[in-house]
Amino acid sequence: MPISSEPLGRSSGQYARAAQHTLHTPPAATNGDACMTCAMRQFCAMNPYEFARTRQMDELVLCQRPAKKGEALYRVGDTFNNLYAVRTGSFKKVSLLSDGREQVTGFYLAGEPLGLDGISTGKYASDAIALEDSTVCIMPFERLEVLSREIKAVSQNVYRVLSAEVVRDGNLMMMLGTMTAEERVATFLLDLSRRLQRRAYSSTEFVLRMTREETGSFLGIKLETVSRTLSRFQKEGLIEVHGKEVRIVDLEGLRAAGHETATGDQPRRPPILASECTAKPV
Amino acid sequence: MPISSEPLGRSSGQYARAAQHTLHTPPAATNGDACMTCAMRQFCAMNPYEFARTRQMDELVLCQRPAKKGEALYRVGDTFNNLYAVRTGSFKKVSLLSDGREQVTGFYLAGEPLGLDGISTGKYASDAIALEDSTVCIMPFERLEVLSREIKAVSQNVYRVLSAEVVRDGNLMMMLGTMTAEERVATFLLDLSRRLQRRAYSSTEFVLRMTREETGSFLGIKLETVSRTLSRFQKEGLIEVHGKEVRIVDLEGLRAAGHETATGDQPRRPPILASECTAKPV
DNA sequence: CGCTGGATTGACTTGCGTCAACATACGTGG
DNA sequence: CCACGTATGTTGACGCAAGTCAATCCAGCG
Repeated sequence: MPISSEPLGRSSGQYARAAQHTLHTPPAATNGDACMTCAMRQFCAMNPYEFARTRQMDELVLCQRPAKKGEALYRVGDTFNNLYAVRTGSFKKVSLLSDGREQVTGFYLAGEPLGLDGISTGKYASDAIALEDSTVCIMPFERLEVLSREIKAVSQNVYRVLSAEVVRDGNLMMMLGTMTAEERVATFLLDLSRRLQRRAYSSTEFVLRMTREETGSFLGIKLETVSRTLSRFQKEGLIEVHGKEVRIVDLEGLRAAGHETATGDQPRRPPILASECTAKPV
Repeated sequence: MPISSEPLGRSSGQYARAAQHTLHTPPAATNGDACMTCAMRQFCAMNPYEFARTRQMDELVLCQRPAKKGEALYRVGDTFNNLYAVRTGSFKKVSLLSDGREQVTGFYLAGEPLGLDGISTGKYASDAIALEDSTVCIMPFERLEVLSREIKAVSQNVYRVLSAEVVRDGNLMMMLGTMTAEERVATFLLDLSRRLQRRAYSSTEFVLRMTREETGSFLGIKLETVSRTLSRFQKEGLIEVHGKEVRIVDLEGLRAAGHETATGDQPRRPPILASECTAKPV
């Protein structure tokens, strides 16, 4: 059974069953060197000590799973079984309010961890939806727990990844609580740029995989405001925009707009929005 | 050396040294039954299996520490050594933006965990400041790690507590991203009420330990807006306010204002803002 | 090739911020 | 223990950043 053809169903029951299945009968597509052959291995938050531990990580990454654009990896309330690492592509995390309102509460690029909010109650607290055709590595949490009790580096890394998510969320709250629309958009672009750069992509030219509406939802503003602000930045010569394609022209200017205090005081604290885990020991 | 007289210094160096010190030479004030004698033991997020494990927890809670109103337990950038559990009183978590702006990103009541954001980089990412004269239990993270590799319930609980903080932060982001000022204030009151109730305090009459400014900062609105909204709620007969004292008169009305979809659909998802950890196995 | 979802831009509205005056509570020292 | 001064809280008047509504444009896809 090729994993790659298995649909990502909407129904939580269906998905839960699929996950159970993979736990007990690894399909043929599973390989023993998921991490060794992964282009993202040195950026992967779930991979402690970067290269060194990939053999052990391979015990953990049971199989990979594709997700087509728009498909859900999991939904709010689905039974939590696995953590995921984005292998290729990108995802949005969507949270729901009881009255039906929803908000994008995060974007996740290759190497970043998904599903951390499920550990606490045994149900995922958000939806994870692919922004483009993507693949993820599946890490059954039970295996991760066992491995983490055997190998110190693994437990340290899980703690670190979880804590990094807490820090990241705190920074997002700051953005939502204190910044103007202009600052939010600038910060958003700079954060994306930084995260892409880390993955050896261009930090000045990239494609926004999310719509204006998703961007606005994430930033706590309306899509029209996102659009207007991008247009203004273009008029001011800070960036060039053509639909989803963005080129950063004046990095310093953009930093000023985003209020990263103009020039050079980076090292003081972790970058706003970054969910990076640089995988150094605690 | 009585711990209770040790000042909570501003200097990170000073604090780090103090922490090191307690790690190696437990002072006289340390007792072996911190948890057994704790009034909050059944509500404590750090205490797995509620009562059952308190003996093991007592190995972990090295000593307690008082913090007078306004004092910092730790500051941004301080070396991370310990996790804390609020034992009595309450704290605010304050995050900083590089340009000096700051925001309250959380309030913490008895039984709730502090310092989780320090694990990731080895430095705390926020300040923790006492809102009133308070005490905390100190849990050296190194001990917690050791214990968590020995006892499955401990590691599970640490994972759960970290994940619960991620869920909580996600809910806060939703609030900041989608709610009106009125909804935020109502949600804030309802959340406080719920958390106090859990601790066997009155859920309808309580004291706001934070100022209007701190409340506003937390909610992403200005102190005047907090004040006006509280006054409006009072005029509408939802609450009674006298300075910091609040009495909830019309719970359903307040829920409607906070948009918890009027009547009765609670169990669907964890309460907004709650950082509770009910300590069930994962 | 036309349809549909997404993006842009403009005109108008409004919720909340800002500024300011005043009220009250609190803690601090005489 | 009281008195004063500073913190905090309340309320009003006004302005503006961002939301709303709407028209148009554009691009990708069947």
